[in-house]
Amino acid sequence: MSFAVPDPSPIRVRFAPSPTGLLHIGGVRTVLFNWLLANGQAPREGKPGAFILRIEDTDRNRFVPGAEEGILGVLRWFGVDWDEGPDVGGPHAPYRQSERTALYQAHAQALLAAGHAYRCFCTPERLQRVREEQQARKEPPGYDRFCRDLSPEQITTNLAAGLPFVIRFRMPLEGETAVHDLLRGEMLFQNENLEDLVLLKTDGYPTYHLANVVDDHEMEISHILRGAEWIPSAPLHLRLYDAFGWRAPLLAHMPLILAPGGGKLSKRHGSTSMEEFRSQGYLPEALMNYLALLGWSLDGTTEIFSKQDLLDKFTLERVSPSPGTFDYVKLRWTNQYYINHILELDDLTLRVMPFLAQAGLILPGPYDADHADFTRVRSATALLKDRLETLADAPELMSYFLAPELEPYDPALLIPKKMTRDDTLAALEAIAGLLAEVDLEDEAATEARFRALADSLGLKPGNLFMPIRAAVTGRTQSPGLFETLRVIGQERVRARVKEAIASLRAWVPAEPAAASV
RNA sequence: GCCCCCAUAGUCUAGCGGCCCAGGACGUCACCCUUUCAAGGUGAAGAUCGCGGGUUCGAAUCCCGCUGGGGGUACCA
Repeated sequence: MSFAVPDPSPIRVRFAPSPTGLLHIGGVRTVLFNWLLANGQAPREGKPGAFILRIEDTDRNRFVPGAEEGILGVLRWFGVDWDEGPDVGGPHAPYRQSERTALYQAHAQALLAAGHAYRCFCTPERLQRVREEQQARKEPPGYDRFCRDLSPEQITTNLAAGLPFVIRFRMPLEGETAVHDLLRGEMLFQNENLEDLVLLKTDGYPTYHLANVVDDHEMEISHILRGAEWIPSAPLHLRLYDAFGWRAPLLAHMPLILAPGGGKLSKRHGSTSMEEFRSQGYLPEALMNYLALLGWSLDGTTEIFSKQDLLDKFTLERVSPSPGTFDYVKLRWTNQYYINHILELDDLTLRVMPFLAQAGLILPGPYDADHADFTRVRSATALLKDRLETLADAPELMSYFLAPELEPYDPALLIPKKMTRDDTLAALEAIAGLLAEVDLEDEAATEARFRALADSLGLKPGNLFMPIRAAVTGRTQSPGLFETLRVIGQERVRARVKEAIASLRAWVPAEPAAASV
């Protein structure tokens, strides 16, 4: 008997950040697609999937202490996990390139021995000069292969003199290299345009190119999903695999993410790092949803995807090769949508609390249902979640619910359009009277009493409601008046109305713009 | 300069030869709801499918050229 045997060849993908700073949002999108391929598409196609995290810390000059921890932390927050990595280990440990230098050195030596590489003794100064001369002559800049064919005697002499050297790859001078990209098809490169790239630096550390190829092979990576900025080095890498006699992984270059005006996304346009979006109150779920749709779509119609939806639906084949512009406005909309329609109230309350604590409106954590302010925050959140675009909007929007005292406000806000100060004062006094006998917990009854009061005063309901709203919130915009009163509570409402009356009495209207002759 | 990639409304996209005088979403505008502001509902405007040639009975969809945008061009990744 026989079964339809699924292709058991595992899909092993990796994300390989260098610890030089914060995690760029473009990198996060690449992480997401890698993660979805390994954890969603692969199992659906009957293949084992694995997502590997590897730290590419071979540039000692740009290394930033703590950056690795930051990157791992923000990825966990984002909601992805990895099967192998510097913190969890795995069959191909270590996962930090600075701890694997012997491996790269051995491979560079092997290439040297096989004649696929050579020692280059050129100084940075000479390289610099060559480049300048080439530019002056309007020639394409690039290494002039000065050391490619040094005589054995010359090399011996240089080595004996202790001259520092790098190891360069001996690139074929003619022919062409075809790069097959899963999203773009075949891309052809003329070998004469490929550089003799540096594999091993003077300091003994490998360059990205060497370390990357060696590790992807050693770690049995099956698919490389990386940013499109790597397309030009793909033929270089393929030549390297070839020289080693290895089969190269499949390649898929993710479309670039551009800034609103065009060009690279940079600080000038807004936030660019995951850490910033986090501290600005974006939800990981919303970020994931937005990022997934930047370069990928299921059907062009579905807009909201949970993490599970993405695992169920993502396919690499539907990633578009064309670059996209990062739209901060749509990200805000997505975030707002999750806050208002997706998150459970308790969950949202918990997420908003750290931002409130940071603003000094509530006590610091731990944040759970036992927190002293949980219930109050929950009530306020229920009323305001429909106008929260980010969690960071919460302190400003909720202050009048949570702070005992109102921020100072202009008493003019108390006066509705087409009403005078004296009318308003009279209205507020009537309101104060009514507040003494009304139960704010009963919204419907309260509303009925206030409507009746408006009627007896000959006021449109809106003109009675606005002075209370302003008195109680210090502003002219708020959720529904009666739910707002209920949440603020009997005692504070009465006090604030009393204060409003006092401040309006003391208030001197600004000189009206002289109704000139 | 040279090499390479990309090209549907302001933006993200659906479309993979006829179902498209192009569908969805954000944004914009209008109306509805309404005690304010949101949210929500309904609707509208907005795309000569970058341009020019082909191929085909038929092209947004295939081919070529051009233009535009972007990326690369380090002992950085």
